[in-house]
Amino acid sequence: MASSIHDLARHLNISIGTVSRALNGRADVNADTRQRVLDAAKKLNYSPNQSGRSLRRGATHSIAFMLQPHPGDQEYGEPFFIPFLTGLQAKLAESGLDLIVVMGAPGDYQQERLRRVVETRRADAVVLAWTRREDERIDYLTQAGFPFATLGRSRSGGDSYPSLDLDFEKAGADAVDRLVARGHRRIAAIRPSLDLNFGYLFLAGYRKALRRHGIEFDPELIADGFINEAGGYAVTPKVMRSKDPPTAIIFNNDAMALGGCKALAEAGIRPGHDVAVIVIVDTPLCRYFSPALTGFRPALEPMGERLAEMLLASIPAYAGAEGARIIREVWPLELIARDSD
Amino acid sequence: MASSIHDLARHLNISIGTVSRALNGRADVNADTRQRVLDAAKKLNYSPNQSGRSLRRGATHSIAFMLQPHPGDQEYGEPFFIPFLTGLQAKLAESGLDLIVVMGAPGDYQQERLRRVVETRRADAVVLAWTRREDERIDYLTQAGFPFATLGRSRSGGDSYPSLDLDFEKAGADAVDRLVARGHRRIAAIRPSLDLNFGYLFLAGYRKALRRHGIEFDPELIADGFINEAGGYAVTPKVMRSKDPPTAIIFNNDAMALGGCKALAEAGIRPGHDVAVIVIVDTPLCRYFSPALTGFRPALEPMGERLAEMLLASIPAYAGAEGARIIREVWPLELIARDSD
DNA sequence: TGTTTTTCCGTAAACGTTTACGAGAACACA
DNA sequence: TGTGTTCTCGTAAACGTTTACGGAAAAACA
Repeated sequence: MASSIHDLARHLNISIGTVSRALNGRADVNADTRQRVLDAAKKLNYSPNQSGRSLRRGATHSIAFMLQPHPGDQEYGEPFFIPFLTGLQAKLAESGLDLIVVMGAPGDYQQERLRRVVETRRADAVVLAWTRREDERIDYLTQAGFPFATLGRSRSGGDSYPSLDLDFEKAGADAVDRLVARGHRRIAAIRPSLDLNFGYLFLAGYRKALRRHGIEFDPELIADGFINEAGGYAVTPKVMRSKDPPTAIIFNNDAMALGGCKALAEAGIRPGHDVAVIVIVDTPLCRYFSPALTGFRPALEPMGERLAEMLLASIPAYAGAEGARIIREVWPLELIARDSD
Repeated sequence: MASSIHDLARHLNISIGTVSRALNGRADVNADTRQRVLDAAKKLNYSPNQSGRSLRRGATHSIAFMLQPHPGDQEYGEPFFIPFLTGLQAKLAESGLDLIVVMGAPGDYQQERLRRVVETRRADAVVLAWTRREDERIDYLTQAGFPFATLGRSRSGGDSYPSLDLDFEKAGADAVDRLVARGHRRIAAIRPSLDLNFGYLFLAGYRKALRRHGIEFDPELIADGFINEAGGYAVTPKVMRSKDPPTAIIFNNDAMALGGCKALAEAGIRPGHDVAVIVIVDTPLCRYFSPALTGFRPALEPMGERLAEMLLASIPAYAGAEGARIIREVWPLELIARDSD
């Protein structure tokens, strides 16, 4: 079934060395024999065995993205990643690299799977998401000297790796500014319950903006929940029970906002009318919800492309002539004003 | 950095053959030396090189799931697959197999990437989703003799491969039955625009039930759109423009329903009040929408687990003592009655 | 013609495993 | 003591590549 380089050599009556050189486009092979090899390869449906190639080259030519059901989100996952992965894949493919997505089991936060990928040398580098404030995965990878890049920042690992993040701090502040400008003073914030870094950044921006406007920070207006509909649903009533209830709520993302709006509706509070709603990370869902939710839209596919470039630039073997370098970027979030605030 | 079996052998002053046998739990190695090897492996942080192992064994011990942004759905993807993949991963891990998710570029419907996986022998088997009525991927894989299983049925390839599907036909009929019982006679159906097999099954059940109730099929009440919010939004007005507009709409899935409800709301039609809504494939989103959408919930994680079992059972090398066999199953969809109908 | 350079290709080793084969040592049994 | 069996391990080949090395033939040059 599978034809090897030996089959080609036998078929053409030349040595396997020549076949390999012809296939790899090396200079020291006659143009005529190269063509014959190429033709034979097509005819015999040859394609190189990945294991053999990786073994010899010491590189797999593939990059791993660690995907896992988020804790507290066992049931359904984030559609967030698909466009990001599309961009990542496209850019990596340009360099002849494959993207593989490694599924982790829910719960272990990928440590086990990550070790497996690294130790069995299944990929040349990995891409991490859901970065935490202090991230043990980053510590592990830096300590192991394994190349990686992150979608999101972390305090772990210093500046030793490429990272691409969104400016959640500014988005949090912008959301507050916008709401204050519209007359709100009691503004709640619904965050992810885990120590995910963007939850911190979002809140930091929120607090900074409040201070700027001379509004006192009220812990009663902050609540943490799982990053999904159930989380928003469970947690929103808490902030509404405040002695002086909020007139506006900033949700971390669309799913939490959806759950939160459901809770509001059940309490007879109309989102967009009785209470303003803004979401930080918006997806197309926000646009089609009623009321359409004002939010900050990330450019996910370009981010995937960019992170691929940044990752490759950081790896000596893949970096071009100018040599390896670490790039870290923070991208703006674009406000899309709709009907909910 | 990476320690090999040779390092272990040198360290323990024994041969690499013995080390390998000890590591692989073969019988012909002294219990004492095995223990020493195991200890040394832990101490030197040894783990087998995947490429070397695959090359020698002729198997990668990993299964590939082909994931790709759905055509017309470039922007955001289906959260649908995450719980399925979780189940798949968990079950495969029990057999020591890795699950890798191969990202395809949008558009090429995976043919290119699939070939790549198969021809470079990157995985021992693949799992396909989004099965079409006639599916060239299935034709390719059967013709290539490559092991695979599908989430969803197809007319391609006969019964030669394991498949697990949901009973969309029955769900379509059940939806009609339920709506008719509630007094509806003008029932619209919003389908995916592509020739995805479940779109056909859903419509087949719909038509069968209509016939059973003596309701004439009206093509004006059928519309096809992309499987996302934009698709539902774009297409729902079409059926509402019918001379005799529907009093109920069955949507293929939650995202389409969301878009559709938006379109209805903009036209001053209240979903759940003025027009009944049912969705075929429901996710948690349905529960938190207002009105909460009645829908049919698939058991995605168990399906993932089951398909892993079925795939393994079909591959001689992985099937147990009873030998390889092809299993095909169709699972029921459970109706979750909520507020929208 | 003789020397040097260039072009092209074959040989063989190496990457890290697994495993068939065989052999030495220990043991059992007569 | 001789024969047979069982344990345990080393040797070496193999999986499919890539590539350093060297050499033969052809080309270029003096």
